[in-house]
Amino acid sequence: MAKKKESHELGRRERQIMELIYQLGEASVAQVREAMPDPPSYSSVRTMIRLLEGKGLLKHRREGIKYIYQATQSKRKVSRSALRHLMTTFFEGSASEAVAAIFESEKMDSDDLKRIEALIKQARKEGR
Amino acid sequence: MAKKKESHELGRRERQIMELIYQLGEASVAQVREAMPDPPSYSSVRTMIRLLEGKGLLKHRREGIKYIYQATQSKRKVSRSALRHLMTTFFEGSASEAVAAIFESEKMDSDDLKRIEALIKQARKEGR
DNA sequence: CCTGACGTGGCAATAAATTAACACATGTTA
DNA sequence: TAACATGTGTTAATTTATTGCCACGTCAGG
Repeated sequence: MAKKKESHELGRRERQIMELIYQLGEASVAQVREAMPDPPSYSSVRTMIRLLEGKGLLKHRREGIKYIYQATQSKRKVSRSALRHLMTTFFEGSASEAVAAIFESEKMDSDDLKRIEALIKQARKEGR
Repeated sequence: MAKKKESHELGRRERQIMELIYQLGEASVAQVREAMPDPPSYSSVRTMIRLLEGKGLLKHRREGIKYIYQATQSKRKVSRSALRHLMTTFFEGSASEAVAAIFESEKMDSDDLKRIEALIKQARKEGR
């Protein structure tokens, strides 16, 4: 059994690219580059992406002339892990504290509120 | 006016240290090192911390013989920013989607649920 | 006051991330 | 099909992050 060296071993750019690909769902090198705030050369972006593929974080399929990349780990799984990490870091692991923070800084419309109400109802049902 | 090179320009270790300090509130070099999963030498941790101080992200006060470090930016501010970034990356910017994700993977006790209910009530009041 | 434990500061070496140049492949179109 | 735009693969150079050594400062106890 070796060490678990995955998600947290990324550099600045690597992380940026991974986040963009999660955000976009899937993307070509050009799309990733366009989405970057301060893009380096096309060549650099490509190297970085292939490096990430080498680390097993991305995979690609061919589409016509180009490659379309997407993450190997599901957005669901990664987002849950990121959320928990954030809760640990800033909210002492408290979920409701995190939710309160979201309420504080984000606008919620009526549908949002209804949806969350439903979540509470369901949690109560499951909880007993 | 130069560029805005702040929060996102951190390396792996730098980020790790910043997160630990946010988590701990404040800490000495030794405390930070102890909290690290795979700590390098004391000396390395110190160099890193001093570097972060040089970047303006940390400040210290003296306590007896040692320095106690804390972040210069408030936990509140940074956590809100991190939350928003996470929502953008994984939840298409949707706050309720993020809340739903939290419900899905975190246990909520009765107090948590009550608290969130109160938040909803308040949001409704403010919203109209 | 002197010694040991614990700190800090500055500096140098190493490791890793980031950048980009060059050569070749593929598809498009006049 | 020749010329061009757009992609990829390989490799090397550069920059940045990370690590740790060594010298010196501070404080408590004998």
